[in-house]
Amino acid sequence: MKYSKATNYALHTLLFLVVAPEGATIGVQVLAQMQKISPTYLSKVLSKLVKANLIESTTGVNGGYKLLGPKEDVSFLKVIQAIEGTGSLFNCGLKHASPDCLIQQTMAESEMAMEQYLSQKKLVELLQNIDETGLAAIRNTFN
Amino acid sequence: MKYSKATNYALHTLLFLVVAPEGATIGVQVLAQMQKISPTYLSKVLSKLVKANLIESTTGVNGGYKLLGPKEDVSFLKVIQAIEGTGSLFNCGLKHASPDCLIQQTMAESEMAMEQYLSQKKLVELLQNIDETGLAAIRNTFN
DNA sequence: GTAGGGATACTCGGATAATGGGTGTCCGAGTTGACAAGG
DNA sequence: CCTTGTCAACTCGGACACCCATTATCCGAGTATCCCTAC
Repeated sequence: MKYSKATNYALHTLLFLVVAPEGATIGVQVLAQMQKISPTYLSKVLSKLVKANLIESTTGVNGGYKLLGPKEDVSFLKVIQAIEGTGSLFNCGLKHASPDCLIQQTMAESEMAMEQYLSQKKLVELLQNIDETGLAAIRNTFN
Repeated sequence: MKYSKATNYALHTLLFLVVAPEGATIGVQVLAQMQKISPTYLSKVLSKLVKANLIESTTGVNGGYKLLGPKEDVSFLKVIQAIEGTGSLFNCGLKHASPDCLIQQTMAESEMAMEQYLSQKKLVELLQNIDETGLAAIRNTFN
C-alpha cells in the first residue's frame, strides 16, 4: 500500500509544466535530468498522462510535452488516477452470502474522502505563496 | 497502490471476533476456513494484530484468538495500520532545494483525510442495522 | 483421591519458495525541422 | 529561388530483464488441557 514512484515522477513533471511558460513544449530529457531518472522510463510514465488527456506530446525536432488545457484544471486526483488507475484500493474477494461486503463499503467511503480532497486540490495552488525567486528555484530543482 | 490481501483477511477476522461471544477464543482453523485460506498464513497475519495489541492469542488446547479490550474501540484505522504500517503512502525521494516537498505535503494532507475517516469508523458500527438472522449469517459467512 | 506422565490440540517463529507488479533498459520505428545541394 | 534529399533531434512502442514485496507453504518448537494410570 504505497504510491508508486511513477506517481511521484508524474506529479513533479506536471508541476514543472504548470510553472513553465504557457504553450512551451519541454523535452523529456530536460524533465528526466531534473529528477535524475532515465528519459526513456519517464517517457513511459508520461505516455499515461497523454492517454489521460492531461498533457500533449509533439514528436520530431523540438518536440516534447506540454499541458493540454488550462493549468488551473490540473488536480492531484487526475494525475494520480492517470498513473495508478481508477480502481478501488480495496477489493474483498470473498464469497459472501449477501452480494456486497460491509467492509468493502466503508473502505470505499474512506477512499472517497481522500479523493474528494485530491480532486479539489489543484497543482497551481502550490505556487500561491511563492515569490519569484522561489518559482525560479522550482524551475531548476522542483523545489 | 492497493491494499494487500492480508488487510482484507485481518479486517474480516476482526469483524468476526467482534461478532463472536464476548471473551470466547476462536481457533485459527475456524477463522481460516471461513475465508478459504491457509491457517498457517492467517496466523502470520494475526500475529501482526497481536503485536499491535488488538487481539490476544492463547496457546495450547482450546487456544486461539480473542479481542483485547472493548470491541467498541476497534477502528478500521488500527487494523489497517497494524498490517500496512503507519508510514506515509507517498514518499518524495527527490533532493530538493528546500527541505520539504510541496507535493509531499498535500499528499500527506489527503492521507490524513482518509485516516480521519477510518479512525472514527469502528467495526461495531457495521452491525447496527443488522437483525439477529443477519448476525448469524456473519457468524457463518462473514456476510 | 491425588499426583504424575503422556497424548493431543493448539499457536509461534523461522526458513523457504512462487508469484506478480513496479522499475528500468534497449532498440527499432516513425516524425519533424534544419540545412545543403542541385536544378 | 525553389525543390529535394539527407541528417539529426526527437517521441513512441514493444520486448525484455531485474528487483522486491506479497503471498503462501512446511516444519520444528513450545504450551496448555485432558485423560489415564499408579500409588
